[in-house]
Amino acid sequence: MAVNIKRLAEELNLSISTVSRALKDSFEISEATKVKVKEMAIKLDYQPNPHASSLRRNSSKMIAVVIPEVANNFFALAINGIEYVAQEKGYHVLIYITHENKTKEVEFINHLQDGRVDGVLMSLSAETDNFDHLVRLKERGIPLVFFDRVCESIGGTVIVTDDFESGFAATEHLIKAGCTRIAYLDLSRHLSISSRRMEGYRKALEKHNLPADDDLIAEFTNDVAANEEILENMLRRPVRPDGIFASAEKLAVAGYYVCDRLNISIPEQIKIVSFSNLEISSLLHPSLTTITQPAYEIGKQAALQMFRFLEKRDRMKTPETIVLKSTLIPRGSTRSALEAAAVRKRFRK
Amino acid sequence: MAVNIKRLAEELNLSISTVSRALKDSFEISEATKVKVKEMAIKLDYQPNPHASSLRRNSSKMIAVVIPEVANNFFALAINGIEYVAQEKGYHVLIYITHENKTKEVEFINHLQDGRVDGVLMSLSAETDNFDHLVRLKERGIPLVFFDRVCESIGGTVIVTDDFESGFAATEHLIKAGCTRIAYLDLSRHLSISSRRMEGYRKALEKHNLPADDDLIAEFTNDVAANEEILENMLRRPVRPDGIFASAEKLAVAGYYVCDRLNISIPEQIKIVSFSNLEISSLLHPSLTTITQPAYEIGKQAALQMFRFLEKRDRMKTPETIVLKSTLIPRGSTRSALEAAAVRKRFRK
DNA sequence: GTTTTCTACGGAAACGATTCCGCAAGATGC
DNA sequence: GCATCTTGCGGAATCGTTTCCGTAGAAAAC
Repeated sequence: MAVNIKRLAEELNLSISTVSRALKDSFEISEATKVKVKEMAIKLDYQPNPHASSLRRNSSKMIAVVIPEVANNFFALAINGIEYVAQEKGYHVLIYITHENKTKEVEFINHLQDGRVDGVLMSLSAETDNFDHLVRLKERGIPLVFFDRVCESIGGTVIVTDDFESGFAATEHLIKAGCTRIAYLDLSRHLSISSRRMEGYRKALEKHNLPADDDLIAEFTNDVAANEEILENMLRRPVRPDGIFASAEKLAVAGYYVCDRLNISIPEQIKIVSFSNLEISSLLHPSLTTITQPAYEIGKQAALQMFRFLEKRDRMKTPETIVLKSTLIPRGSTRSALEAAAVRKRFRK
Repeated sequence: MAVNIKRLAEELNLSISTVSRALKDSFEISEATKVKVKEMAIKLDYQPNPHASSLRRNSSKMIAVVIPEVANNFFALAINGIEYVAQEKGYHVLIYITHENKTKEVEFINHLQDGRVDGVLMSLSAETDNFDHLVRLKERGIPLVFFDRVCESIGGTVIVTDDFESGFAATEHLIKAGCTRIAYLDLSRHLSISSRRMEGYRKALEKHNLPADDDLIAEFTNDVAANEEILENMLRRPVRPDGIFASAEKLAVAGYYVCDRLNISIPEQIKIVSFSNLEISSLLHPSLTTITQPAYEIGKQAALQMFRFLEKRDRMKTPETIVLKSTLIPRGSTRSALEAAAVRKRFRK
């Protein structure tokens, strides 16, 4: 039905091979012929069949993005960055959402071994605790670039942020605001970024001679209700934390809700800082102090690294680690009594 | 390199056609052979080449999702719904982000005519003011399902929400809260959903005998700074609006920021209601009254309709219009003085 | 004037799966 | 006992491109 290269060739009294080469500006074809072929291609609205082309060339001009969730500003922005680069390069983006589920992740990765895509960009699911599926993928020679939630044991190119430093900065920020019992809300002990952030947290406590209490470290899941319950139990303790460092936005949100229910006021009774890419953190009540990752840039860099492999056939010889910087943005949720007074004073004027 | 069907056939001393049929449970093949073939397929980790298969069958098991943006809870949730259904059906999802740009939209749609995907799910860009590209796509016989930002002139299957009713309800909600000069913040006059919402807005004004002032209707773009400027000009007028009905979340957010800058207090001096899928609307200061669309369900229904076409070869014979209901969730940003007093009273207890 | 070298193109074999035909046996019908 | 049907499978064409060869004719080399 659709016009193909054969039809073009017949129309022009040329061979199929000549038409194919003319369309790709091969040096073997005369200018005159190229012009004729291209004009006819436009006239007949010829569009090459991507499946035939992929089959023959053994490359699909498609990349896969495997992420834990999409209704999350961090990943949405990362997708934007990836999509931007992919568009520039004429590539198409397939999206796979694991919903933090390891089984799904394994299924996706296994399926992606069939040559459907030229490369895979991914961020690990929180449940993923072993990496056999990813090893298999790499063995098949499919380029793999991790971003944010990376797999360190596999090696290869990864794009991360300075999680240790951010964890340290967040914790120190709380300490300087007067907190002494700081809870660390973790998303998954399997994720290396969580470990890094926690190391920063521990280091900051140590530096300021604060005890590291394991009861103040809690691991959360994907279940919102369960998360709030864990948090509620923590905040109902006789001696509750006076600071919260949340390694994921949704944990901070849970914190807000639970504090509201328990009538614990932020930042007077408890201060909160969280990793987050929420644009409107400043409109929350109180505004949320965040560590904001350069999500768009992370996606962009991940895609750029991928195309470095794809274009140069540079088979992962130089597994790079790119570290981008996050920024701590102090807001109302970590305001100290002193600062709060200053703010009130300003308002009064 | 990868094991193909030929290799399987050789290994089993069978013909290629037999192996192919055995793998697809063809009735022509004996049970014994099927078992042998499948065992060998697993043993050799055979995975059919998707490009060869797509080429031959002339179908790709892929669908495209074309949306204006992804860093937006509505679209992110819709993608979730689409992806859920696609996974169930064994389909893959390609994503294309127009960034509200008509040129990009046209490019995408034109490219998608090459048979890369079996169907297209889309939500129009705000800039799109003519639909030739979409007509061409349909003429090629590629199923097209619109969701939310639909194209009414083309016909075909669409998934929408009850925008007129929602617009009416939102406006009436403001009126009942005491507003008399209600501004309508529009995203694009090209979008039919905007028109519907505005019709509801007008109807509500009419019902309550309020004048329809064109100066209170403003159209916004994708440019955040420009949007805030337009809004700021509107709120600096001698007689400024006392209510805002925002047809998109980002316009409400702009409203919050501008009110903050101009020291206009919400909801005392101005009340705001907005279309939004922001989960944490209730944590804003003040919490935001929203019209929330069933985004996930919209995506799901859109995908289900698509598969109805794809599976039954039901060539769009029955272009359905599915209307889902949005819900108005009253919160702080539209609290009347009366209610506010009641809330204060509750707090005092 | 003969040989070599380009230039510009055509023929045909891939790529890997699907499917239209065709055809041996063995089963069945009469 | 012969014709017919069924079962189970193989051969080869096909989808549309890309690309490896090959080659006619003109230009250049000697």
